[in-house]
Amino acid sequence: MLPPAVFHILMALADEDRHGYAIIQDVLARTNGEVRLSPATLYRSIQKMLDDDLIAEVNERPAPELDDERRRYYRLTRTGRAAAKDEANRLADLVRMARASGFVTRKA
Amino acid sequence: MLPPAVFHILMALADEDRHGYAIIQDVLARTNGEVRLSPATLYRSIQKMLDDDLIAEVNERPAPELDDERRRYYRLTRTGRAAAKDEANRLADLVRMARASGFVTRKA
DNA sequence: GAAGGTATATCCACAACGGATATATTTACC
DNA sequence: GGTAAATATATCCGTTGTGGATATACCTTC
Repeated sequence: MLPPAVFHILMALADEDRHGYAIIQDVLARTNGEVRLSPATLYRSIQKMLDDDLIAEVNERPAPELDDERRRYYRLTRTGRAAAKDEANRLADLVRMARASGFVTRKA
Repeated sequence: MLPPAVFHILMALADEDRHGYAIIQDVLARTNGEVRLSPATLYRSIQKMLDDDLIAEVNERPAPELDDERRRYYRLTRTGRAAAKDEANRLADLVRMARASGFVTRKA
């Protein structure tokens, strides 16, 4: 059972490396503005995820004209990807149950 | 964004009225033993859900030979059912995103 | 009548979170 | 050149959500 914030961060990092602020924006965009990670939650979650080896900081950076020195970039680890899959399947089961209870009204 | 425990309790009450202990067992069964609501979480959640009008206590009881006087039975309110639908749709969206990220490995 | 399951309830400590605040840099615009 | 807004990271403080443990009492089974 991953904290929702951690799962959102893992999804934001699924396709490409991102820095903290970009993660906030990505989550905001993907959820149509519904999930606003607060800075407190984001940076605390990142610290915990580094400790748990779900993500790692990377030194590879974009071209200087596209970069910003203040940024710190992060990437999914194998452990992180595995944890995301576990959680995604758990949530898929949960939605299956909710559907059986008649709670899911939008079409699949 | 409903607390996970609250959402599980709402699903347990979707089809029939239940008392607290039966909710714990129902959630345990539906999740193949994976979600064990602790008594603390259950009864605290129930209190909060009563305050928020997501559930209501009902006086209707089964036949005396099937009943147990200690039990307290609960039923979904309209508000509770609406809240459950909102949450279910939110989770369905989340799973859709997770699927797009390649995190959902089990078949639908 | 003893043991284990049923049933509700609370105490304590920890985990997760958001709002607010802080600091500094970069970009946009007039 | 100046200034306002956006970018970017970080921490403080209080609230909410949670599980393990404990408590109490009744019911069922053997």
